[in-house]
Amino acid sequence: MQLAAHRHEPDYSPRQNAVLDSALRLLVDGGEKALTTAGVARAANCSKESLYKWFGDRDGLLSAMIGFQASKVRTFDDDARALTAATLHDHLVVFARDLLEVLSGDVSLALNRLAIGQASRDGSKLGSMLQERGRRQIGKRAGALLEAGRKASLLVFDDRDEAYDTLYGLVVSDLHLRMLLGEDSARITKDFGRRAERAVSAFLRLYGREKNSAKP
Amino acid sequence: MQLAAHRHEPDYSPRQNAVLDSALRLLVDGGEKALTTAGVARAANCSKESLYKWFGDRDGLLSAMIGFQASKVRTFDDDARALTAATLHDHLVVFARDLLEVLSGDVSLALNRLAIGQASRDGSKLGSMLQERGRRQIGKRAGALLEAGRKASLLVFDDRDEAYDTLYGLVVSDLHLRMLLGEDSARITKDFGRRAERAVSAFLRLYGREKNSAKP
DNA sequence: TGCGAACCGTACCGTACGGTACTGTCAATG
DNA sequence: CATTGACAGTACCGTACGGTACGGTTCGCA
Repeated sequence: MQLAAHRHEPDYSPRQNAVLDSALRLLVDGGEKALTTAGVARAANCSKESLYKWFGDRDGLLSAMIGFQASKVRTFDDDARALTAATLHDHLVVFARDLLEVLSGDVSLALNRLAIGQASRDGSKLGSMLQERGRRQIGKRAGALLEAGRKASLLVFDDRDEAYDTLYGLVVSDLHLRMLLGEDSARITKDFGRRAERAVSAFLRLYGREKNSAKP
Repeated sequence: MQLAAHRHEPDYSPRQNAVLDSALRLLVDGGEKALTTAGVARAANCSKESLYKWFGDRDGLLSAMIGFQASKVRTFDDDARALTAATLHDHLVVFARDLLEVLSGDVSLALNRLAIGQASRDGSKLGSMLQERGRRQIGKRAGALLEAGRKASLLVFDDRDEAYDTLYGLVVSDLHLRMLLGEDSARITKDFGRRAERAVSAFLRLYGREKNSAKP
């Protein structure tokens, strides 16, 4: 019995985590089509029977994979004390870069494709899982940052979610979708740094308390 | 031999268009899993043999479906002559609303899910097709509008694509992805009008030639 | 009237996948 | 040593799907 009491999501044994890791790798470089139960068993050197004992059925395996991956990408809280205009700007840029890095990651893209593929069927809480574990988590980090900025009288907004939505749109735009559609990642040029700067600059022009309207 | 000479995409007979229509309907309310060749044949009252004769194989059918749908959503050019600050604002809002409407459409969502699902496999030009036929087309409309705004000294920007990217992000943010993931559309509340207003207001504050910085 | 093309409906084939059952092996426990 | 449980490996089953083949029907046309 572990310390984390309020966790109703089941945690898995090291062996099972290794299996989930193999499954993720298989998904990443083979797509959903390659993610067969036999394939996972072969890649992980385990038996199909064990897979079904541990995860119930294929959907259970998929859920476990999402949960496992989410548990690895725990968003760290960058403490935002002693916030000045400059440090707020820097924190926001770091956040934007992190966001872009996460969204463009192999595993993230593969899991999003998987969840979207399952979204049409009934039930299939994969989408909401990804939503909850992914955007919600990273959104909390951004929310805290924005709130700190408001507390320090560096940002002005009424609705925090609205402000975050704007920030997200400025940073990501349709880049995520284009990557999900398989656009040649060479064209995404990966200059996330410049993109993050641009987005944060625009965001501060919208929500910043004047005077930080730097020319592009 | 039709008049449109420079079109290398094959057009299909009325009968075949009807079949594609049935296939789209089947896809919309059943997901990719329901889109089997037998299912399409049954829904369209045609034989599988005809399907294969007309479209080659399953992938050919999918491509044809995307092309067919794209041909129906031809983006109209709203003429942007005599542009004032007010009319530019209105044109932009209309554009934003149209964009949200298109992206949230049943068929659009289903096709995007389909293309994303296929994006992992090799080749599978579905993603780029959707990209080319969808965003590129509607992007041309926006680009023309932005260019007109600049010509009329109502907008200020160097890179038109960059400005469009900003506008797109402000309007859509991650709404598209959330819908693709199957988020309960009740939560999307569908107040596209308000969202469009907000986004355009922010966009004009960023790229407008001052004086139109209306308070929220 | 006869002929051929297009096409529907259906049967058929090979294969691949999800899920189950069985056998053998290893390790811990007493 | 005997027992028990966890697990790998594999064979197996039912089903569903992509793709093909074939008989029967309609329609245009000479």
